[in-house]
Amino acid sequence: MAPDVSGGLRNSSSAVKSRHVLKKGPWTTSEDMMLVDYVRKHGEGNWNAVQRNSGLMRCGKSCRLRWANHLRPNLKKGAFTADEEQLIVDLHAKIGNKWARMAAQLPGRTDNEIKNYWNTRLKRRHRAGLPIYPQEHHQEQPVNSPPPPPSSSFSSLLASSHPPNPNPLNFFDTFNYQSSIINPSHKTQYLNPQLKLYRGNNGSLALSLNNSSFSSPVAPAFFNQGLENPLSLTPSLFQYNSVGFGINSGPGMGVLGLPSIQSSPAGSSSEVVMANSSDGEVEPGFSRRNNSGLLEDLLEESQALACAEKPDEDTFIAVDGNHVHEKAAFEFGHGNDNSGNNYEGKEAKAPGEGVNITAMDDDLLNLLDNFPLSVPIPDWDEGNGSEAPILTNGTNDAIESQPNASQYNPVAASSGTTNQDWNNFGSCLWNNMPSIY
DNA sequence: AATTGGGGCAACCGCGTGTGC
DNA sequence: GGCACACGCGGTTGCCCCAAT
Repeated sequence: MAPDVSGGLRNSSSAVKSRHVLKKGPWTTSEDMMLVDYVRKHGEGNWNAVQRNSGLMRCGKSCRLRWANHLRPNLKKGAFTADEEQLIVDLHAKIGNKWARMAAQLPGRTDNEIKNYWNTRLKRRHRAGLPIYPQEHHQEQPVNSPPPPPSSSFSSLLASSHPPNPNPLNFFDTFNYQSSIINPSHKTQYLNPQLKLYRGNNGSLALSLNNSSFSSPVAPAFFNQGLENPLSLTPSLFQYNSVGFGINSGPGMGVLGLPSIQSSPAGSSSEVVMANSSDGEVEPGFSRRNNSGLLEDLLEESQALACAEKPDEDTFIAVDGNHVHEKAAFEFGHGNDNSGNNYEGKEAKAPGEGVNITAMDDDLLNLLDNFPLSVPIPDWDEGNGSEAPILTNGTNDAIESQPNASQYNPVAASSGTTNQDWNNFGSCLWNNMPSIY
């Protein structure tokens, strides 16, 4: 490429079509200002109209790129932190070169940034003769091998998560659901809750959301958001650094409330274990598009599975708290929960023993199917990302501090999903999510 | 001081996908 | 179904800066 810094002008097909000559190369400050002004007035999307309506001599693609990578509010500049680097490595090990998906997990970071970082890192490690992934990663892959299939299916995710686990801890996967989740009754917005999946040694399952905003009184409202038959959530025997719940299938778990869960297999019962929030962190920043592709896929599969014929209802025992079924003794896990949380329970069985992915899949996914959520907010509507904004009838200071905040709303124009009325947070369910990456 | 090579970064290109007609 | 269009993603290229030689 030979960017023409001096304002070089070239023809392109669209330029010829519109009888305009489009500029290429580095953007100037005045061009940036024009683009920012345009987006303020008209919102994101319809990028090809930018050139027509703003006088910018740039193609729509170029405008979109410039906006997304440089002008969009709340972009995080500067070097990646150690945590971010670690996350990138982890994510790459899981999903390969899915830069946009990775960016969705890293608030304020762009896919381009991550891609550049990774390529540089790759070169460096290659030169140093180091493996792409640190030794602790189980899923190393050669430089030129095709990326692993995205963990798009919950089943495949599980299937790829069963190296021998000598540890009693059974945290086995994390879903960064990096969007805002709104508690409708409190009109409180939780940023980037990280959905973690645990498996107790006794076969129990647990999901947790590591967000300190989820205190015990709040969490039940969250989990019951949108459910016709609210779950009975009571404090758990277990302490997480987050709020979570488990599907109890083993004797080691406390027998708590026993409501029916929508879309659970007929005749099955579910026990939900609430855990208190004792710690945790609020991750700064959230984005309209900061959603986990894993979660989306997970949910998609959930719905698919919910529709699929179940050959043997009796095998869905992961939600049966009164009986321990061998098939519910899940034996997956590839790591520990760093938080030091633990499950009490029996010793882990040998990998592969008594495994029934399907049973867990369906039960968990059925449960996930009932997860509520709200419509995420464009990331530039957030403040500086340093703390979770509290939405109270849309009069959040952080939002109001953004000039013409409401004018930034039409982002959804590009996604086809109208940004829901800000005052109606909490009225939407999981499956109303906008596109997830 | 000049050259070279690597790192960081920005921008473009090709292609796939979704949507509307 | 075919087509045009808009959009977004991933790959690639090239410029700038800086340290090493």
